[in-house]
Amino acid sequence: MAETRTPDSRRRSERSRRAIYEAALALVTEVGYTRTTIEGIAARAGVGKQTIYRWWPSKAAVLLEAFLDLAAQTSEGGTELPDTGDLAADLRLVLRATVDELNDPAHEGPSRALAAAGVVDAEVGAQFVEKLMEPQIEAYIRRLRSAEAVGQMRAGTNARIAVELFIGPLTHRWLLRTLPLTHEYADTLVEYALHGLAPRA
Amino acid sequence: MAETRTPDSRRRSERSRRAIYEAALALVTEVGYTRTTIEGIAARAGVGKQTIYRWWPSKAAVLLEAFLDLAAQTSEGGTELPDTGDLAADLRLVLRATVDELNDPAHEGPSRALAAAGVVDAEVGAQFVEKLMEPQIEAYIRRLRSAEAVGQMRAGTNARIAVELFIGPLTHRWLLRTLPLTHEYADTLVEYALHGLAPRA
Amino acid sequence: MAETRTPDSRRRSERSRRAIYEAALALVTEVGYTRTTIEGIAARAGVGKQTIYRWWPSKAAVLLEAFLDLAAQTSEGGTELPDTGDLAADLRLVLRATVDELNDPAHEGPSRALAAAGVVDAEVGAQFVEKLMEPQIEAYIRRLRSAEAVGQMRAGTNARIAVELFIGPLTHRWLLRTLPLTHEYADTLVEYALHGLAPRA
Amino acid sequence: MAETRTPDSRRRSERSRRAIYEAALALVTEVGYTRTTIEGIAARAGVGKQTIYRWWPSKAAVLLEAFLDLAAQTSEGGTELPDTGDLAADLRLVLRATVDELNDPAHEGPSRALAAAGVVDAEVGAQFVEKLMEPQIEAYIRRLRSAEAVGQMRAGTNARIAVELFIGPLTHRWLLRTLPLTHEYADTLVEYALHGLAPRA
DNA sequence: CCGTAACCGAGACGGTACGTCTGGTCTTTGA
DNA sequence: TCAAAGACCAGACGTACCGTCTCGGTTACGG
Repeated sequence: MAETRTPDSRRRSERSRRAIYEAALALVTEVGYTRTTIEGIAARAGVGKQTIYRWWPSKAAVLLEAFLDLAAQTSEGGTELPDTGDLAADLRLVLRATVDELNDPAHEGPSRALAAAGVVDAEVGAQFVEKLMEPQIEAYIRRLRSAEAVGQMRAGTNARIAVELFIGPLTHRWLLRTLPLTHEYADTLVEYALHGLAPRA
Repeated sequence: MAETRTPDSRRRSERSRRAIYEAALALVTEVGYTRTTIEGIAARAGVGKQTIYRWWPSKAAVLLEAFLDLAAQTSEGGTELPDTGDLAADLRLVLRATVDELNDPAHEGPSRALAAAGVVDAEVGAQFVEKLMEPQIEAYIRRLRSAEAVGQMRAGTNARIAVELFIGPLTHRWLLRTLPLTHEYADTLVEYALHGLAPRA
Repeated sequence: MAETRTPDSRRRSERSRRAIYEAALALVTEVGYTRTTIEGIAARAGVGKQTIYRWWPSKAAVLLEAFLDLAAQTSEGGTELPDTGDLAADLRLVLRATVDELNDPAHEGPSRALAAAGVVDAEVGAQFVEKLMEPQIEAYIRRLRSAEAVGQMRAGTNARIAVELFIGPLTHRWLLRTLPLTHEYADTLVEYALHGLAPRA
Repeated sequence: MAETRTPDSRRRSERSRRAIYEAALALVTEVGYTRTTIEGIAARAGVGKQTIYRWWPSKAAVLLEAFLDLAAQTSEGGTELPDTGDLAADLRLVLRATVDELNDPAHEGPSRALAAAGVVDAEVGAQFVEKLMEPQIEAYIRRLRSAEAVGQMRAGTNARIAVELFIGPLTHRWLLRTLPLTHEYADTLVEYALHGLAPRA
């Protein structure tokens, strides 16, 4: 399955790589993940199949890299949350942006495909988390620590779990398509997470 | 894909159905979702392929039904949350139970397989939500309304979103395997969700 | 390589078999043996590749059977040499006919292909000899024995070797394309073989 | 297919050529003609693929040259038949030697491979005949003419056809593996060819 | 006798075909 | 008279080679 004899990456064709990224993303968007085949990607990219098998171990790996490449282009390194001093406002802004991104049909196909692949295949999942989720989560953590420092968050809060209070419900709703993702939803989420469901004492 | 001529369900072989359920679940657990094939299920169940195609439209559908059957056996209709009057305690109990269930290796294979299939295939996803998630969510909603009635929750809370505050983070962590699911995690989640991340006024 | 689980020949599709024979012969004639591929045969016959791999172990085997089928149609069992009482005349007649057949461009492609395959692959060669050469050789042997009985051949002659004296040179010339095969050549061969190269005592 | 820009043969690496010959012959002997690949030859010879493609147009061409080289080493130019004055004895000697050579397993693989390639590919066949068969045939012709001069052969005999009377059956038996090649067979062949199958008048 | 043109080993490339596996459909056959 | 068995068409899988190409490195011509 995987290549045993490792190829010489210096001689790799940049042209082919880019063509493969584009073909992979296009196909996943057009026909879905399962009907996207390596053969199809190769044909569309004008590339020999072996060129794919030489550099990637699986369809999921191709797609992950293609997606990372796309993400890198889109958000030019900007993995930092705004910090206006008003935690609630900042979170609303970010979550609304996330909602918009998740609703963007261009990203939907590849994102769902990767998420699903990661759910089933631990290897892919680990890559997915490390490359895509982790940077985002850490940006949240930094913002929450900053809030904690200025007394907008309870001291001693487990930042990771705190982050999940925002991201978890959003992801849940998106993955399972239970109800639509709206800006209002994002706002409510921020409200509930910050001030709790219990009545104020 | 779907059968045109609908078969006569009265003449259906109960024996075959049970054998298919068992074969499907066993295979998913043993070799994973993607390597589980309809052919393999048929062979293991000692059943003709057509017997599967006659009654189910896809591999995911077979598995969904098999899983529902399993779930029905396990939790004999008990889709009600405890109500001791102490919301926090009740939630901790339930979430801890969910954590245990998600950590149970016997359920992991089929569950992940179904979740992944649902993420990618809207049809399967809808079924998954309707048959598996919705009853659970509604049980939560009933419990939260009861809490609201006795003043343990802020009035006017959107119950669906409130539920997601508990379920979302849990699911997120399980699906993406970011960090282990523990009882302490469940407790912290209840704490944060009920009382919020912001300092009490 | 070969099928392990032997298929049920009663359920075999006659339609597919015929289509495969025709496609194979057509392709060999049109593009030659090496450029004839199993995929090509399947495509041309409108048949799945597996249907070929299910019933034949190799490209050569397909072609051999196709060729035998063709030969069976052409020469309806008539594997008997003429016996007018004049051995020399009868042999001239038969060898001239063989010359014509070998010169027939329609048979050339498949024949050469099979011969070559048989030269290299002992299995195919054995089949080739058994099914195509042997009946012909035995007809020769019967004719030579008949000639021996009436004193037109030396008594005690090794009939097999005698046959090769006629067939060998012809095949040699055809296979290696050293010089053209003509009726005169056939006649000379009969002359030399019957009466020898040495001067009559 | 063929090189357009003709390479400078003065700068050719003798080392590589020899290594390629050896690798080619070894592979053909070990795994057979069809499973011998240019990549395999290159790898075994420790040579770049291009070095083969630069100097030879095809796998068959490589093998032909390798075989010629081998033949040149073995029979140091000795393409002359013995002439003791006794034609029958001389022919028996030569045909027995040929039988031994054909039965030599070391030569079998490459010989069959080349013969088969020549049967199917006219270009290779022509080379095969010109380089390997023709010198041998002409040696036979010279010996037969000498015999004719001393009255051991009928005058006016077509020498080419006469030669085929000896070589043809031998080749036939070897190529088609009908029956084993023995010294007795060679002797009988000489007997029959010289004195004919018909009874002496 | 030095620069450079061509060979060399190596191997990535776009392709084709391999032989296998599975998906769905259709047909046969035995209980 | 079904349902198992499994043959069928279709096509993707991952591998092996094809013949071309490009890359450095190393000879050995020829100015």
